[in-house]
Amino acid sequence: MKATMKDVAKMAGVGVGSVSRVINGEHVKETTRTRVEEAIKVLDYQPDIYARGLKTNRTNTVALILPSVWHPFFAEFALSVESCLAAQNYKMYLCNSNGNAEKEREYIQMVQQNKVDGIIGITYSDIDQYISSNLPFVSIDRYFTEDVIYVTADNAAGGRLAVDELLKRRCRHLAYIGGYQETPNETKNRRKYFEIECNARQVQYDVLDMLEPLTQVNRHINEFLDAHPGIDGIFTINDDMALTVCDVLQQRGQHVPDDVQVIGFDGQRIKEQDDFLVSTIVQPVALMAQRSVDSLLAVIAGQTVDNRTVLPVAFGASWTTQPIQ
Amino acid sequence: MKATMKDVAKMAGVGVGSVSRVINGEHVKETTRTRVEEAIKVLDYQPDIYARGLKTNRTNTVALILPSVWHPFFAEFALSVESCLAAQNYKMYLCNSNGNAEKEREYIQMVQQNKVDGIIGITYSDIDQYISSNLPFVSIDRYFTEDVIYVTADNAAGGRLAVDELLKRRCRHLAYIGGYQETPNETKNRRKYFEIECNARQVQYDVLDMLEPLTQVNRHINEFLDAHPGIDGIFTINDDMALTVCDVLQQRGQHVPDDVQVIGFDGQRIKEQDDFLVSTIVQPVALMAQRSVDSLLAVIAGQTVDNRTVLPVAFGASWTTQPIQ
DNA sequence: GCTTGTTTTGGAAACGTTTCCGATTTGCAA
DNA sequence: TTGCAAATCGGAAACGTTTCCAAAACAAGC
Repeated sequence: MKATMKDVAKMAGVGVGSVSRVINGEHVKETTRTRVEEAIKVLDYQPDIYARGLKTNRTNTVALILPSVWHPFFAEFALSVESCLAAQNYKMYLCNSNGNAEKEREYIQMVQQNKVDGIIGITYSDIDQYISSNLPFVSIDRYFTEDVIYVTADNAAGGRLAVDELLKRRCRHLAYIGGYQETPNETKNRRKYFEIECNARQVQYDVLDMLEPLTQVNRHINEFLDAHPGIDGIFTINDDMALTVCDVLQQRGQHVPDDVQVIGFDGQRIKEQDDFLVSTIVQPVALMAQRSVDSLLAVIAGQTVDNRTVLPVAFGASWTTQPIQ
Repeated sequence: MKATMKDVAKMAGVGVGSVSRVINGEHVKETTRTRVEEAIKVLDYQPDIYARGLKTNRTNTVALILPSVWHPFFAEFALSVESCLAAQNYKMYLCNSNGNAEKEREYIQMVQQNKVDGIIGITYSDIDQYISSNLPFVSIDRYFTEDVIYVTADNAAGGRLAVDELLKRRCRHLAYIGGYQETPNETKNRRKYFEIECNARQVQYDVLDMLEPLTQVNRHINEFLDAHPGIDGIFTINDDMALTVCDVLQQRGQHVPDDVQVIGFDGQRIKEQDDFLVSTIVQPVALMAQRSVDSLLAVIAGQTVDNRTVLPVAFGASWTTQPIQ
């Protein structure tokens, strides 16, 4: 039989109010505190979160809404966020919407009814009205309005960096290959600033941007490469796509990186013992998670927060076994 | 101002008991039901989960305890489990323990105090006493006792399959390369049945099994390969390790698969458009997730359940860009 | 010892449900 | 129409906290 606050109060010979005060770290007389703490230990008392939530409407719980199951960036981000939250004594509901607007709506409703204290969301569908739901909300990689806090990597710099690196490697004819969602989000800057930088540097480039969900990617890439035979430097929306592109190139008998340079985006799961082999623009996942959590908790605590956090990316290497040189 | 049950009752002109009955799908007179449903819609009433949890001690919430942040298998498993749970109207707390026994304990305590209805755990530390915590528990890849339900892939078959495949490819001198935790778990069968099968087939083999956490893996692998120069077929504990092994081989000037065959384990993130390149033993992640959830919910519902679920693995291919042939 | 002001405390009320029991309504046979 | 059993319902009590207010305890100055 689980001990309740009343039990503790009785055993310690105090009122339930005092027990509550001790638990919540409020000021009580030293002797009361020790008596109560003693009783708590003896009875192995643990506060009932549900009773507390009912009374206070605060739950120390945050919901993380993700669009998709398969992208390693999301998985790593999720686990990072969880760690940050746990460190602050928060729990995390994981909600993956499969990029489905309906499911996102359901989750937001579910999550309201469950009285989470806030939401962190990577949302690719159109839920503007919901995020104005009055719950503290931090958006990842997507700008909504000025009052919606968002955290993102510096995708623009990433795009420029990619061009810079490809030119350093003496590429003459660049390409961007990606997939996109209709919903606006920061990842579009990868392409946008790739283009801007190409124009600024006056280098020839072409773009293949496929609408998600992707189908027949290999065929599209092949056709694209057929149509633009001179391409010798490719920047892709993410590492997954970089891999796919490498595969296609290989099938076509072109060698990476002797014939063509490929740079991805994300920089997942770099392990120290690996030898880095495919180039990528590295997103600081852990840092993004940390900042998202910090911002959210600050808002929850009623503080005001920078509503825009842009974290630096870096040129690096990813986890495939395809050699750079 | 959120509508409460009393509001609904008043508006519908019924007692709160009837509202409760409608919400919980119990039988009420048709006219009452429609009146109540009408009021619920008008007031946009949503039950307060915390009040309900306080009263009933059921929360429709499950905790998933994972050991680690970096392993792609766990990430994919986590997201799969979430999907299965969501389909049954359950929420999921994600808890990642970083393989730290202390954190696992904390989570279990946290999770009890939060009245989850059950736990699914991939636990690599020694928490036997806690899992007997009286909460419904499903263990993944690890056997505790006869009464603890567990779900696992057929690691034994995987080990045999690997040998079989390597022999088919005319390897003469096999090796197993892996990392292990001291805690017992089913993944050890990968090595065990590899060895058994090797013995049965009377083929020469060697084993490199490193204690986790891994350090200087590359050096160890190199030394191992130096010590056993004839190895021409390698089975690894998982795909990560397979990649590492491939890297090392490449550095040593040995070509996969012309000189050496490598087979991993897990089969993560296979994408249809990929051309499969490194061999692996594929675990049915989604199925494991589904079965875990099914078992757990069955136990929660008070049904009896097979306490052992072993799911088939298959020979397949994984996601790297290293060509098989 | 009394007064006054400050800490500290006890415990009732409230949060929004579910559950249970007694009361009311309904349906139907006589 | 009446009577009775079955169906349905209303609403109080309870779940375990927090919060608030009045009361008690204490301290200090006279």
